[in-house]
Amino acid sequence: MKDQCLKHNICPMAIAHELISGKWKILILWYLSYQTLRFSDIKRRTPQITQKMLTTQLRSLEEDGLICRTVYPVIPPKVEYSLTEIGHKIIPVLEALHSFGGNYLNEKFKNIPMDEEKDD
Amino acid sequence: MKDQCLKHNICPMAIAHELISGKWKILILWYLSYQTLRFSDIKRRTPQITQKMLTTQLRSLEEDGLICRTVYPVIPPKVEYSLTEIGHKIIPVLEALHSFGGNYLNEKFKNIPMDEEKDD
DNA sequence: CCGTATCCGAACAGATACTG
DNA sequence: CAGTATCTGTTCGGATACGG
Repeated sequence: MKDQCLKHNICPMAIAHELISGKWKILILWYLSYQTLRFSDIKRRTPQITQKMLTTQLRSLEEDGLICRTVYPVIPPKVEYSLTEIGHKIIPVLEALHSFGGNYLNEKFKNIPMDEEKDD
Repeated sequence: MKDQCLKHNICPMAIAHELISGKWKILILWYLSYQTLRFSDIKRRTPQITQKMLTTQLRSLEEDGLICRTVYPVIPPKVEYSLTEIGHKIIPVLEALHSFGGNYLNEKFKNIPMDEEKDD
């Protein structure tokens, strides 16, 4: 059903936008571009996210075929997330975004002295 | 005030995501990467958007310093939008997104015959 | 032509409690 | 550890009417 929608959405930009437009998706994909991570790993790297939101975003990314979910039947439970083959193809987007974000921060704040150096 | 927020947001990815996460921002930036456009031009290229949404998105992009709004004091009114210098720096992101979107569509639908060839 | 104002429903997202 | 369920507040976005 979702595929039907996508099939009829002719614009690559619209598709791409849909795929990354979740509140935390870009960040999650960015983490996973470096390494496979467990649920709790991702949670730890994303202080603001709630458990519910993380689950939602991961499920959506999985449904879109960007990430892969591996469940190990052990106690306590262990679930790992990694990029799929298609998921890897989004890395250039993430790199461009990261670079742009850095650029933007520099431009915006090059005249503003930082009054706090100690933000971890 | 918004700058204060951005200033304390240490992650380039989070910033970048914020900047492009409006429902139509990526599409608008994509159009403007090719040429300066009038309000009605953008509206025409984006069938689904409402006037209100277009205004909202343009205002937000302007506030973030990505686009420039030029008002010509003529009757009838004429307003043009173009990328700013910082705005131009987002073009690699748009290109990566477009490329990824195309890739994604190919992967997803390579086995599905298209039943309609005549979509403009 | 290029907006603004208002109303309203839908989707999103936080908090909390519970489970295998 | 890795979730689910429920309840609730907030934000988003569509429709419509009006204005310079």
